[in-house]
Amino acid sequence: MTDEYRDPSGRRLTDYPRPSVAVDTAVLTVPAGGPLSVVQVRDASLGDWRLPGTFVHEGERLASAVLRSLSTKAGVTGLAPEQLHVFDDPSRDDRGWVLSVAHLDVVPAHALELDEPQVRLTPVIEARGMVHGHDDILGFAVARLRSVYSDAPDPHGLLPEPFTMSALRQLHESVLGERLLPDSFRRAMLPKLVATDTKRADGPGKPATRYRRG
Amino acid sequence: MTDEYRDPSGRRLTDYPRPSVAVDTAVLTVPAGGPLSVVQVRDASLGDWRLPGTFVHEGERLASAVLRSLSTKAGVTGLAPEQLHVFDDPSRDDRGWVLSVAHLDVVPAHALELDEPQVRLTPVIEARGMVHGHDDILGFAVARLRSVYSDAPDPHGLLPEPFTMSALRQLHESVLGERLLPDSFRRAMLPKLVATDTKRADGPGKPATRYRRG
DNA sequence: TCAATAGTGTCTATGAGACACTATTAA
DNA sequence: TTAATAGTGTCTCATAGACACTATTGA
Repeated sequence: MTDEYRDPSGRRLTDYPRPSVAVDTAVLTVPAGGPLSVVQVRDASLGDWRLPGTFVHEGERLASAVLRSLSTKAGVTGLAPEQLHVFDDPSRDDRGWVLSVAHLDVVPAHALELDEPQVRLTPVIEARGMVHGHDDILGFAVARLRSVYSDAPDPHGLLPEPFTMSALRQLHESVLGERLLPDSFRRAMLPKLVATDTKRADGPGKPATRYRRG
Repeated sequence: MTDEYRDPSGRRLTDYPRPSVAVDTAVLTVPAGGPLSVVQVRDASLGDWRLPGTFVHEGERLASAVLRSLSTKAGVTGLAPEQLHVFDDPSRDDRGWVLSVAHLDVVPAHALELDEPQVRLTPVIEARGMVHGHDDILGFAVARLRSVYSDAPDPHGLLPEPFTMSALRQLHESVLGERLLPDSFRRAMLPKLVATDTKRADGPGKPATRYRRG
């Protein structure tokens, strides 16, 4: 990388106007038996709840900026941020010309430590009304997550392995926001799973086979 | 928009380092009966062929920058640019820290005027080897286009209406890069089309019904 | 035994692939 | 009439939904 580049009219790259670039991330998870939920943060002045975000540092990868913002602002160890969309409305941020690159990060519930008062976990159906168009980012994130959970068993590893078919189906029901037929779901997922020889033993009922993703 | 914003440590937004932001666009089209093709440009010094692109101007929308670059560099009147992905490798552009927002624009062949020697139309299967990761952008664009042409009849309006079922199928075969079964294709598309009362009359064979998208 | 949960057998409706068949034109 | 293209009928196969059935446990 160098600053010596000049365009045909002799200007350096840095002589052009440049936007600030932010990353804003919808961190999604499903607490055991609970609904699809998103991590929200607010600043020290107790303002509105919003998605965690930060400005990108010089030469930094977008995914690195996402992980840094999650670690710093939400105490969350993110995994694999996935780009969703660039929000570029020049008037969307009253602080100036800011491009926001929306991201999705999917984190198992047991990996979240949400002790601080500036961080909370909110069911996505209750998380509307965020500033800076963060509702739109959440909408993109939920749609993306639902599309990958439509045909593969827990592709983001939200459930600790091994898991029973019931637990897997309940997870998918939480992500998709709809009930699934147990027998159709089983038949769709079985070819993509490998059975273990351990069985669930608690409570009544026939012991359930535990599976790993195959 | 104002410059008066200060962060907790008193810095203005513009005091932070900011990247240059470029847009690069895969303009895809299908010439009558021809293969899926992409518009390439090269600069006045007759360098490598690449995708048209430009730096974003202050306060400009990304889609506007795309249309400006297509009009200026390729003499193309673009339609509805669609965002694909942000390429953020800090070392991908040797001129400095540049984020590139890849776009797809789909343009009917009859709307293209490619007279200048700095602009050409190339079949996508022959367009490999471009600089600045433009091959990757083309890959994203082709994948996106194929996904929308998998279930809807000519969603981007590449074909002038009304069109025959054969013309529609040949278009889809060009986009998808594979042969399609005439009867299965007909049955899949018919519910999404409306028949007109005009018929194709040239050449031998039973006159073909002409359709519009429904 | 009963309640509860896991898992299977199987009928049916739907849709894609395959392919033979009919329909309508130009030459 | 023949070649060429448009369009239909229908068989088969794979799959999803539906639902009844069997299987195995704790209490």
